[in-house]
Amino acid sequence: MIRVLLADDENLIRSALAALLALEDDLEVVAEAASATEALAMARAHTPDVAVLDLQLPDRDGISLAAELAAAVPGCSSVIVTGHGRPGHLKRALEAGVRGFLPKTVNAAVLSAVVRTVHQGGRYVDPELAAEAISAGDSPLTPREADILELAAGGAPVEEIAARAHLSPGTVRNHLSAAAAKLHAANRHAAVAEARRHGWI
Amino acid sequence: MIRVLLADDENLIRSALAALLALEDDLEVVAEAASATEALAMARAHTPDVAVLDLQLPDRDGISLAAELAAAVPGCSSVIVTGHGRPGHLKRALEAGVRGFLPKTVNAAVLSAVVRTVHQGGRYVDPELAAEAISAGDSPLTPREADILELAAGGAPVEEIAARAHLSPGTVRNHLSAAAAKLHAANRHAAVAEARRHGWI
DNA sequence: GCCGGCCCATGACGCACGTCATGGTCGCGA
DNA sequence: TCGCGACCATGACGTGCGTCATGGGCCGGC
Repeated sequence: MIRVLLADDENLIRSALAALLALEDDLEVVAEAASATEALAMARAHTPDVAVLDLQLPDRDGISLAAELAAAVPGCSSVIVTGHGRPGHLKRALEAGVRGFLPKTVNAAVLSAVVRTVHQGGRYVDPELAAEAISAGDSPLTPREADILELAAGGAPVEEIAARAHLSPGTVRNHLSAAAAKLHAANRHAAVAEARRHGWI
Repeated sequence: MIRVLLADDENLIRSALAALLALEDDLEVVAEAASATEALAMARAHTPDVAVLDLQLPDRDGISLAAELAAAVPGCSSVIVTGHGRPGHLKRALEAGVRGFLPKTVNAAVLSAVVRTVHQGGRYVDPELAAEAISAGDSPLTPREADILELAAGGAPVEEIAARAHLSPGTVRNHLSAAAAKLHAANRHAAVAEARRHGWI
């Protein structure tokens, strides 16, 4: 019997997935969580074999949660499910030690199959997403550029970004300009959109 | 027995919801669709009593689909489910004749209850969303301002927006400036974010 | 008929921003 | 050790953008 932890902020989806997994007689949903912190507490209490995590939780990124969860519960493998998967997310997820990564567009039978696969030590990534990730390649942005671009995402003026990053406004402009050039964007706002599209921020 | 049509582009979610609804013995999922066109064809073929539609389908808006579906299959009531519901969406949905509107964060038991309610001629909207919609009120933007703001969403420069809207750059700036002022935003990018947050674009 | 709101346009002003050149400090690999 | 690239900063230049004033054409309500 494989013991599964489910984490998704959308109650409807979470319990629907639980119902789906419960149909399989070798799977057992031992815990459900609606947030990352809740998921961590649940995992410590129930020590599940496999954790099925949504990419976007209300309080934290599903990927960083997976990393922390692996440290907290060593025997537990993580699978990420996501609505619209970006290549960059897949890359970051694999670096964080995630064993399975699949979009919600996949067939229902795939999920339980993936849970079994990762429990046996295997890995699974959606083939289409993998192809995209390989063709898309790495982020051309330096870490700092990605940081600044992240701060610029809300449409904040340079002055505010500089304050929040403890930088001079001129430096912020330089980073932004460099990032926009690398992404072939006309301005930083288009650069933000482009970086998001690839999952680089 | 209430006959239900399910439309959601995410296979995993759709079949999980189907499994959930199948647990109720007075509900029967007679058709599933992954796109709006597919949903229309399915509805014509199976004449369901209730249609459960995702807000965002790949080929069309779930709301406009509901409107067309009501015309094509008169006896069919529509329920919209959505990940993150914005007040504006709710308003537009009700105007389109949608009978139920709920976010995916609701409890699982609610969905089947809502299906029964709308089948009996009742209505249901998520209380929290309704409260937001009432407090948020109507969009302060004129139709043209909303158009221009929509075009500005990608971070395009004013020149390009003007070309795409067949306007002079100055007029575009005026519209954007007015929109930003109405939304209490510092610039048009923040205005876009704000308008999106309310579902006004 | 007149007033008011929306739509479109023009022009001017000033600030924010994008771009470039330059220079300094680190850390890393050849 | 030297070279290279990331990171931070400063300053200057030109332009894109936000803002305001102004005015004309169009419709709908008082």
